[in-house]
Amino acid sequence: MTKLTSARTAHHLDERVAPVPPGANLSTAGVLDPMGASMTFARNEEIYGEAEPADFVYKVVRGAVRTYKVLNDGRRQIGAFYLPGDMFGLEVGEVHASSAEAIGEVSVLVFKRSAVTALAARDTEVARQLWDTTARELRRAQDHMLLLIKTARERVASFLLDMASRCPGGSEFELPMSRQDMADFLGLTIETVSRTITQLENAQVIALPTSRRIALRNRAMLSRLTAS
Amino acid sequence: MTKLTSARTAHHLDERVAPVPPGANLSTAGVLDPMGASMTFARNEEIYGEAEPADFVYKVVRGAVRTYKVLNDGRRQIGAFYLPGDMFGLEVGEVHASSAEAIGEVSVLVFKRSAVTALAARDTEVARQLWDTTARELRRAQDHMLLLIKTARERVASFLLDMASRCPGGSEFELPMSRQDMADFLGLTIETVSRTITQLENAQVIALPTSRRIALRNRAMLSRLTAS
DNA sequence: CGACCATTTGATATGGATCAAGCGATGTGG
DNA sequence: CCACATCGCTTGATCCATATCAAATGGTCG
Repeated sequence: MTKLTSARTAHHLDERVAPVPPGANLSTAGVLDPMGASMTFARNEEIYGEAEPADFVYKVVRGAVRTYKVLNDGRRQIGAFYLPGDMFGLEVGEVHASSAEAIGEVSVLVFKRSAVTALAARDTEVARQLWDTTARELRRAQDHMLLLIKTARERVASFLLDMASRCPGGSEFELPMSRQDMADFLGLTIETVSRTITQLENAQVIALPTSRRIALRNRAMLSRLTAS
Repeated sequence: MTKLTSARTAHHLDERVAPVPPGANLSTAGVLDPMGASMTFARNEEIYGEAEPADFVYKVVRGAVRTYKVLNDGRRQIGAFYLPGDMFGLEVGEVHASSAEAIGEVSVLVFKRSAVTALAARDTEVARQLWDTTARELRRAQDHMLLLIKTARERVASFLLDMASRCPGGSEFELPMSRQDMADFLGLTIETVSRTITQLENAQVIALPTSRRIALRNRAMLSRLTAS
C-alpha cells in the first residue's frame, strides 16, 4: 500500500453556483447540469478532504477522480473511481466521509448541496433520486468488500471487467489511473498488480498496447477468473 | 473462509402488517414500531435471500442478524451484524443486495416497504430518515473496506471495540456470533481469529470469562492496536 | 456418560509483501 | 540533439503473515 504524508489544498467556490429551480431533476440526462459551476483540478489536486464540510456535490465532466481513506500510518484504501457522468461527494451528514482527488486533469460541475437538498424537500422525485444515488454507492461499496476477500488474480480480473464496462471503447480502453491507484483500490501492492497483469497478458486473456491501455482478448476467461 | 452450500428457506408474512399512517417517523424512538408485525426466526434461519424481492424492512428486537454475500465457490463475506434497535433490509431497488440470517433465536419487527416509501412520499422528514439510514449503512461499509486492508490483529481489535460500543454492558459483553461469523466478517480464517484473541488475552488487553464473553482490560492499548 | 459442536492449539505451506534492481518513456538543460 | 535525471512500470529474490491441514480440548445437551 502507499504511505501518504498528505498535503492539503483548499478550494473556494465563487458565487457562480446558482440556486436550483423547482421541477429540475438529477437523472443521467443531467437536467441539473446547467445549474452547476464548472471547475477544473490539476493532477493529484485535492478536491475535498475527509471530515471537511460537505457543502458541495460534484459531477465529473472530464478526467477521473479517486476517493479514499487513510489509516494513521498512511495505508490508503481507495473507495471508488469516478468517471465522466459520475456524481461524487454527496453526503447526508455535514462532512465528507472520504477525501477526493483528481487523478489527472479533471473538470467537474459543482453544485451547492444546500440547493440540491432544498430542491429535494420540495420535490419528492428529486428526494428519491438522491436516496437512489446513495443506495447505488452502498451497493458498490458492498461489492467492493466482496472483492477484498478475493485472490489477487480475481481482484484484478474483476477490476478490469468493471473498468471495461465503464470506460468508452468496449473491449479496448485506457486506464485513467496508475498501478499504485489500482493497487490501493484492490488492497494489493503495486508489484502484485503489475505481476498479475503480466500473467493475464501471458495467458492471452488481455493485451497491453501500452501499460495504461488494456485490450480484452478473452472476456469469457476473464469473467471466469472473477469468481463471480 | 466458510464454504457454503446454502439451504434456502422462505417466509411468508401474514396480513398483520398494517399500513403506516402519515405523521409517523422512523427515529430511534421507534414511533413506527407499533405498525410492524413481530416475527421470530430460529438460529441460522434465512430471513431473506440475495436478489429476492425486497418487500419488507426489518428492525431487530432481540437477538442478532448477519447479512452476507457469497462468491460462486462459497467464500462468504459478512457485510454487517445487526443488534437490537438496528434496522436492516432497507433497499431502494426492488431486490435485496445481500442475504440475511438469524444468528441465534431472533425476533424482529417487519414493515411493508411499500408502506414506508408511501409515507416518505408524503412526509419529507421520513424521506430524509430513509436516506439517512442508507447513508449510515454506506459509511459503515466504507469503514469495513478500510478494515479489510488492516492486519489480523488490527481487524480483531477494531471489531472488539466496535462490538463493545454496540453491546450493552460497557467493557464486558457477550458476543452474539461464532468465531466463524467473526472470521467471515473480518476476512480471516477462524483459526487466525482464535489465535489473535488468545494473543490479546495473553497480553492482558482483554479477558475471556467464556469464549463468547469479552472483557476489555486495556481499552487504550486495544485502541492503539486498531491503527485508527 | 457419550456424542456433537465450537474453539483452541500445533505443524506446515503458500500467496502476496517486501526489498532491490532493471527498463523504457518522457522531459530538461547544456 | 544528446546526456541524463525522473517517473512509472516490470521483474527478480526472499520473507513472512496468514491460510491450510490436523488434532486436541472443552462445553452442552440428550
